[in-house]
Amino acid sequence: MSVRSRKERERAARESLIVATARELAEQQGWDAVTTRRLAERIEYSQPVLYSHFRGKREIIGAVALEGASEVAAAVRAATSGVTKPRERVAALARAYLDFAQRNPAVYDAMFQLDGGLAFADEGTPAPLKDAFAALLETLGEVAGKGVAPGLFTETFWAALHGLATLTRAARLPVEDAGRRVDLLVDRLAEA
Amino acid sequence: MSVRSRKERERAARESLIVATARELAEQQGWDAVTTRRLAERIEYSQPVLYSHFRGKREIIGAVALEGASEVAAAVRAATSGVTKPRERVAALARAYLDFAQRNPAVYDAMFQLDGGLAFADEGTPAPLKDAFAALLETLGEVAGKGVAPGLFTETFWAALHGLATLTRAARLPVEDAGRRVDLLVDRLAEA
DNA sequence: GGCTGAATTCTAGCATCGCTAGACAAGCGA
DNA sequence: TCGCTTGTCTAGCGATGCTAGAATTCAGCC
Repeated sequence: MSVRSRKERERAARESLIVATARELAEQQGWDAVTTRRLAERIEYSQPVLYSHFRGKREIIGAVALEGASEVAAAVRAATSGVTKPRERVAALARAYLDFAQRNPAVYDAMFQLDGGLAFADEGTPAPLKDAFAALLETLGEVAGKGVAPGLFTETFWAALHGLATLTRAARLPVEDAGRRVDLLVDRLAEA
Repeated sequence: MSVRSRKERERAARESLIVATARELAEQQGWDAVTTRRLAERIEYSQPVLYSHFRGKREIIGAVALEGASEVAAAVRAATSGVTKPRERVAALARAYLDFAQRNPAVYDAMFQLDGGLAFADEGTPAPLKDAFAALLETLGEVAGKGVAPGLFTETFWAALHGLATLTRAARLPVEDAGRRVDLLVDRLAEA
């Protein structure tokens, strides 16, 4: 019995190692550099071991994405927890969200840019994703304004943040005015 | 002299064929299906011919992206041209933009999701991209509101639209409320 | 302690990818 | 018609994701 549980622990540890290594490699050299061979080499196992944990590369990306979703939720809650004024809470949320995207570009890519095989806005959506949305909703729902459903408002605000995050990071927008764009978004969208 | 110009015409025609075929294939089966082999087969030439027109697959994607940028600019201008009231112009612009993204997902991917090797927000930005931004600016600059630079406002609004476009298309947002989200964005962001 | 069978891991290889070198053919000017 | 440039193709390289089957390891039992 204890042999079995020890093996299970070791397997779980190795699975975490795979995900952490993939993430690290992606942050260091980009997702293109995360090949199954390189990943296998870094964890000091052969390639097929990866496939005993995940169906394929997609699922590994998906695992990184889920990790990221949990962290986004935590970051957003941490940033807003001490703040009471609704508008300031929104501003803090926006900054925390964009900060996360900028500091963890590979993770953010795993969540939105790449195909991690995850279901969104669907009954099959994994818990971490639902919780990340819930974390946004907790603050953004307060400033939806009358006649606007909190969920709908959150979706829209989130989309705007996502647009800023991706376009800024891909150098599609000049980087120097990033702060001003966030201010504009918060000022206009939030009603409180 | 005329032989030379005939050859140049034929070369240009073949280059257009490559770009059009890549786009068509991408819209039909996704960009993953656009391999150099399949593309070569469809244009009825061998692979190396592609490389006599483009440095590589990236540049082909980039060419599709530039085509898309011109079309976005045209679509936005067409949608706003007859409308005089600033706020209605903005609403028409938003709908036209999102409509384009939804109807041409592969082209939209080429512009923003994939690496087409294009420079943005930079002195080396190709003319079609600058013009697409200009088309947005023509309408959005009118409703920036006081104290907000038209360029900055356009960037922010564009980012919000881009967020809606990508999240909606990737099924990250429930599709049925798409219209309401656009209305919300236009109502709150535009000042006129 | 040594054997056995199952679980685990590895070696080797497949098909496909983007891309390119060098052989080959086509078509021009003389 | 010949020679030469220009254009095109065949064949192949290294790398990718993924997998079948061989090899190894290791727990459990006599």
